[in-house]
Amino acid sequence: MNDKETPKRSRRSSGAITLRDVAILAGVAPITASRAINTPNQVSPEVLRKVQEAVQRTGYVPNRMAGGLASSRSRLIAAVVPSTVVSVFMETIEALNGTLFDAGYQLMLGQSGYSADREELLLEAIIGRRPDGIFLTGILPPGKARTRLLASGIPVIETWDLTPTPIDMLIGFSHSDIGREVAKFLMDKGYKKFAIVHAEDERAGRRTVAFRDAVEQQGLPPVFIANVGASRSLKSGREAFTRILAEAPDVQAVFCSSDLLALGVMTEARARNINVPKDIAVMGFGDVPFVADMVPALTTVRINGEQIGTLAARFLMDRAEGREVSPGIVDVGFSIIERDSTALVKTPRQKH
Amino acid sequence: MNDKETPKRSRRSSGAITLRDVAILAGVAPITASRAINTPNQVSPEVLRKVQEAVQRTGYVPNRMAGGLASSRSRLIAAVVPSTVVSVFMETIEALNGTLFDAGYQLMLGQSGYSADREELLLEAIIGRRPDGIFLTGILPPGKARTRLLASGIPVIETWDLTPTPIDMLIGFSHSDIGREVAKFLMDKGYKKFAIVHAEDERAGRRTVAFRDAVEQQGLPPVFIANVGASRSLKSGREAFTRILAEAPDVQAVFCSSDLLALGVMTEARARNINVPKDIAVMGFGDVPFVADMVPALTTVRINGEQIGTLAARFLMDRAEGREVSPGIVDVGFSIIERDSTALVKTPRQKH
DNA sequence: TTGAAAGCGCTAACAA
DNA sequence: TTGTTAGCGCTTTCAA
Repeated sequence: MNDKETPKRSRRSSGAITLRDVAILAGVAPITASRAINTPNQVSPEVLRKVQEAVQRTGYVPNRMAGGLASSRSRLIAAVVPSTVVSVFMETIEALNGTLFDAGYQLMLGQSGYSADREELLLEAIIGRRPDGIFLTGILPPGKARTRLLASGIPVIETWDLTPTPIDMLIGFSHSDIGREVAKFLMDKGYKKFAIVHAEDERAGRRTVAFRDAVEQQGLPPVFIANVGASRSLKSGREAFTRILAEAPDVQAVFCSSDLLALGVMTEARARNINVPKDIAVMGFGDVPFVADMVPALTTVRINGEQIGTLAARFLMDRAEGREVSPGIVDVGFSIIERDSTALVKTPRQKH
Repeated sequence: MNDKETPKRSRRSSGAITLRDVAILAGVAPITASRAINTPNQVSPEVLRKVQEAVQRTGYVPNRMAGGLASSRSRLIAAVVPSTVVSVFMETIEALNGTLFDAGYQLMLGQSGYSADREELLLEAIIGRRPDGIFLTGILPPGKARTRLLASGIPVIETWDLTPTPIDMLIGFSHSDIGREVAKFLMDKGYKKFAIVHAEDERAGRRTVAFRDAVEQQGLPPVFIANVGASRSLKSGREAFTRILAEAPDVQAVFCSSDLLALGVMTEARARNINVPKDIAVMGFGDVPFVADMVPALTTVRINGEQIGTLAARFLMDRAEGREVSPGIVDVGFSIIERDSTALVKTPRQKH
C-alpha cells in the first residue's frame, strides 16, 4: 500500500480535505502551503503555483475553526440586535456585515430583548465563540453583563446612543438633542400645542423628556404624552391619536417616536377626515424608506444607519488587528427631514 | 514557585481561563471537568459540585472553536439572506435564530445578491466555518455554487419556494399556486379586468405568469403587467399605477408582488382621488404587520414566515445531531387574507 | 524561502 | 465514574 499518496484518515477526522492533503499534493510542507495561501508573497512563484493548483484540484477550503484556534483570531464579529423591530437597525447591520465581509470577517447574530436569563446565555454564547469584536445596538447599562464584557477583553462598540461612560468604543447620537431640536423646529414653525406618541423605550423616553422641557421652557402649554407601551405598531399610533383627540383636542402637532407610529396617527386622522398637515402636523422618527413617498410625505428625523454600520466595522477590525482607534467615540448626529406633514398652510416656508 | 497553582502560560496562549485551569482548581482531570460541564449526569455529584464552583470562581467560558474542532461539530448554522429587502425574511430569521439559540446553536449571517464573485466568496466563507447546517432563502439554481454545497456534505435547507430537485431539505410554498389562487379569488368576486405590478424577481414572475394564465383561461381580457424592475419601493408602486391609469384605464383590480408596492398603488390612487376599493381593488403580498390597520385595510397573501424559520431550525438541528428528517420537504402553503381593499361595494361578501 | 516541532483548547477513543 | 492518550487542522516559534 502506498501510504504517502493516500494517507489513511484517522477515525476522528472529519473527512474533509485538509491543508496537509494540499501540501502533500503540492510536494511541500503544510506550513509552506499555509504561507502560499495566506501570505503568498512570502513564497517562491514556483511553490505558489503548485499550491494554488493543488487547492484548485482538491477544492480545499481552509478550516477557520482550526485557524482561529491556532492564531487566537476568529475573524468573527458578534452583533447584538433587539429581537423586536429589527427593521430600523437592518440598514446598519447590512452595512456592518458588508464591510466586514469584504475584509474577510463573518458576522454572528444575537438577539437581545428576551429575559435576563437569556441575555446572560447570549453573552456566554458570544464570548464562547471568541469573536474579535462585539457590536451592540444601544448602550449597556452598568451590571453583570457589562462587567463580564469588560472582563472578556474583547473590543466592544456600543451604538445608536451616546454616554459619557462607554464600555469601550461608541458610535451614536444624542436623543436629547433630537427631542430639543424637533421641539425647536416645530415651535419655529409656529405650533404652540404639542403631543408626543412614544413607545416604551428608554431612548424614546429621553427624546420625549427633552422635547417637553424645551417646549415648557418657552412658556407654552404642557405637552400631552401618549405612551403606547411595548407595541410600536401602526395600530398603536391610531389608538394614541384617538386618545389625543379625546383628551387634548387642541393639539396642533404630534411628534412620534417612530415613523410607523406616525403613520398610524396619519391613518387615524384620515379615517376621521382630519387633514394632515392642515388640521394637525405629524412628525416621525427613523425615515424608513417609504415615508418620503406617502401622501402627505412625512417629516421625520433621519439617522445615517449605514454610516454607523460601516464605521463600526472599521473600528472593530482596526482593534482586532491591533491598530489604535482614536477617537473611538463618534457622534454621527441626525437630520430633520422636512416634508409635507408639517407644512403650516398659513405660513408656507421653504424646505430644510 | 508553585507551578501547580499558577501554571506559567506559554507564549502562545490567549491568556483566557481554560478547561485545564478549571480542572486543576477542581482537582480533577480536564476530561472530567469537560464531562461535568457538558454531560453533568455522567459524573458524581461531588465532582459536579467542585467543577461548578471552579467555573463560577474563574468565570470560565468554554472555547467553542476548540470544542468544535475537536468534535467536528461547530454548533453554528449559516443563513443566507438577500441583501436587499431583508424585511420580509426577518420574521423567518428571527424564528430561526431564536429556535437555534435555545438549543445552543449560533447563527452566522451571510448576504447574497451582490456580484457572482461575492457569492463565490460567501460560499467559501461559510464552508470555511464548517457550519452544522446552511439555511438558504430561496432555492439555488444548478451551477457551481450548488455543486460546491452538495460536495461539502453540509446539511442544507432551501426555503420560500418549491422545487422538484432540492439540494437537500426544503420548506416552502408554490408561487404558481398563489398566482392562480389570487386570480381565482378576484375573479370569484366579479372583477374582470386586471393589472399586475411586480418587481423583477423570479418568484414574483412565477406568481405573475400563473395569475395571467388563470385569468386568460377564463376568456377574460389580457392582464396588464407593470414591471417595476429592481426597485420594490412605495414610489415604484405609485409610478406603476400611473402607468396603469394611462395605458389600461379600465382595470378593476391590481395584484402587487409586495405589500409595499400595493401601498404605493393605494397612495397614488388617493393622490388622484380614486377610491380603493370602490373604484379599484388592490391586493398585496407578504402581509407585513401594518397593512392590516391601514385605511383601507389591505387584502394580501400571508406566508407563515415564523413557521418556516422554526421548522428549518429543527430540521437542521436534527440532521446535525444525526437524526433522520423525513419528509425533509414541506409545503407550508399560504393564505389569502381578505380585507377592505378588495371589497366590491356592489356585492358585499363576508370575510375569508 | 522553507521546514520541524510544538502547541491552540478541547473531546473521542480506549482503558482502568 | 474517572483518567490517559492522542488527536481535530491549523499557525507560531525557532532553526536551517
